[in-house]
Amino acid sequence: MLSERQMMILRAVVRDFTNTGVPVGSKALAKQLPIHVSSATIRNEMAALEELGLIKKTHSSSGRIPSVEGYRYYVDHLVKPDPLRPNDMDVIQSSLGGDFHKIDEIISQSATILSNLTSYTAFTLKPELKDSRLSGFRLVPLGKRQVMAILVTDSGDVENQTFDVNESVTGDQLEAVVRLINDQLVGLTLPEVVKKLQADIPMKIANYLQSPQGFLDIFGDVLTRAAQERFYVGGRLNLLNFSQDSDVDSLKSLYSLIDKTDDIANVLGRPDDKISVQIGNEMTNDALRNFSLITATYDVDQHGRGMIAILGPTRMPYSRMLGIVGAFREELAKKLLDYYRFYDE
Amino acid sequence: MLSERQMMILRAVVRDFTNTGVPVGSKALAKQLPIHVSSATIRNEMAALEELGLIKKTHSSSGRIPSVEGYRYYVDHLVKPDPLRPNDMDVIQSSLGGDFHKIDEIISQSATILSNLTSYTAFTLKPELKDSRLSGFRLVPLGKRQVMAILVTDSGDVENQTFDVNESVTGDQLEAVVRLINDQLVGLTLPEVVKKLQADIPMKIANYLQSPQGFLDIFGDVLTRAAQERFYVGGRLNLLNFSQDSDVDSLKSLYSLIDKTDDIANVLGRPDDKISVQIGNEMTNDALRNFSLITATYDVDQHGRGMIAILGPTRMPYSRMLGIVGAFREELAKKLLDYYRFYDE
DNA sequence: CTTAGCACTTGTATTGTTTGAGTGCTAAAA
DNA sequence: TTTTAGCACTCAAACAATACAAGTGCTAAG
Repeated sequence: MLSERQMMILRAVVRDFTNTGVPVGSKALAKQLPIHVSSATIRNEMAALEELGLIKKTHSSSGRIPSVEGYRYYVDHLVKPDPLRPNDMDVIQSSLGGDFHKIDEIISQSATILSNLTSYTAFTLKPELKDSRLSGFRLVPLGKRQVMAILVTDSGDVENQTFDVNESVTGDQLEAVVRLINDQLVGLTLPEVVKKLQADIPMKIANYLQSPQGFLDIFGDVLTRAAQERFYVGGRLNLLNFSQDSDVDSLKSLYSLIDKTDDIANVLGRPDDKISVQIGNEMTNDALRNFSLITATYDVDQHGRGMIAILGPTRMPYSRMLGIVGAFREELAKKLLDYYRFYDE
Repeated sequence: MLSERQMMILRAVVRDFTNTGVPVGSKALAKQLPIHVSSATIRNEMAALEELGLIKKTHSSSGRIPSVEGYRYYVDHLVKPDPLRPNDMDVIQSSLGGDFHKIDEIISQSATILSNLTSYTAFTLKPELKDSRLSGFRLVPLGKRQVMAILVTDSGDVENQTFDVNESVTGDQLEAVVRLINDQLVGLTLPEVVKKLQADIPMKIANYLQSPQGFLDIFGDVLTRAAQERFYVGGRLNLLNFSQDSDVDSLKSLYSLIDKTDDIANVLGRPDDKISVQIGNEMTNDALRNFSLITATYDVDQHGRGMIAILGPTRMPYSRMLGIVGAFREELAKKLLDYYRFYDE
């Protein structure tokens, strides 16, 4: 259990270090803190905090920086989200103010806004109700040999892909396939569809198509894409700012990570009511060792909940970032409610 | 006019420097060159080459490196494309060997292959005949309020986008709009369509839709996307390897450049029969000062011609790269001919 | 419990030294 | 006229020595 004074010191160490990036020493703290004690006293307290593993030295005679545990204690007990800067609120309002014609535009735009506000990398995920089910499938002929496959889920997700078919394939055949899919698969959850697709469907399709493999490839393709949660990423390039010692390799693995939807989903974790912070190696992924991730859900009533997240250096100014994330989740929820209200009514 | 010996020296300087990245001195050359002369003689020749602006020193007593003019002379007169390594050909054949269901897959895959072979960044552009014309437009209702807009051009490009419409919009209204678009705009080139879209179309649409702006936005959107040439990029991350002194800012502007289709189109230039090389500041764009770009067209008979390109550091091994690009353009053309043959017949 | 004082540690910056690769120039050899 | 050996000179890179500033832990007194 920390004393009031220790908390004050820990808070100051974290705040100073996240702002300046320089280890903070006892003298500077003594000058800055509201209580009037000498640097020697601070030193004693700092020794105690170090004993507890909350702060550490970069070398034997340096100032202290927070350890991962120190950051953890700070975000759990000491930090208080900053109120949003007026200017930031303006940015949000105006960027989100325009007219949108689809949910995804709003969500993708949100990633950009969030990355601009924070100058970090941002992720957004659109609101989701539950395991979605296949609600419709079409094949739309577009020309001599081009066909577009469209897959719709009951949560309103749409995936599509054009592909080429041999001219010997007739419209009737395509119709038959569409009917088959819709008869057999509509209403099932996507994982169930995938399973059936590996079981009896191929044989049935073979009744209508000479070489069903091409079609199965395409259908499987749109299907897996529809089954994946789709994250939007904003401010990718901001990661470059923190590539300390410009370690190209770790930067590369970081970028590969970001582009793998599955991995991101994994890192971000499951929705959860609070705003949550993951610090440095609390995340299992090695590429994220020097990063922290702030995730939050937002709630759109009967339309489900989505997530937003920002990824920045472990030494990010948490109070400000928590303020931004907190405010943004609310603005986004409001905007989406408006949107649904307009198109639903 | 260079003497035989001077050419030999210039060639060796370029080859050595592109391989090692270290300025090359007279002694090393004397040892390495097939002719038997002393380093002093080499020095004299090098002084002459420097006088001509083909090579230069990094500091007053350093070895020489090629200048942009030196590279230029080298690629114009001295270089001879390396034959492909057997292994490289295997990679091409196997990566391109699978079954594809659309042109774009082949082209996008090509960018990846090319970047793997070179470990640089690669661009590919699909074959194109001429200014394409609008050949069809549809609105496909997908659910209560979702509609997909699909635009097809006579060159086989398809662009689509889903959007939400207010429930008060009826299927009849949508049909009317589709008919209007198809009546008025099909057959025009895309730029012409854009022009008409700013002129009389909005008024006509207002006859059918209460608030046409939403629809016009969407249509304009798919239209501009269709009008843009679409480049595929492979090996983006490879750029990180050459960020000398890890200049974050120039790296950022480089990445922004790469993601702006228009700018890339500009840099790559117009198709042209030869394989062409642009070196360092020969490209006007400042972000490319330390890079070279090799572009080549490939020809698919009556289906038009496309482009491939690789972007790497100015000190790239040109002979090897020219070999790869040359071989790849041919393999790609072959593959595409096969593809068309299969789906056309 | 707090504080002043002091010896000690370490990173950073500066300066000087050495080494090695390379150059230009000159004068002799071919 | 061209080539070559020899030599003085330049510069980057690596290394060592030094001083400095910021910070620490510890002790003894308040």
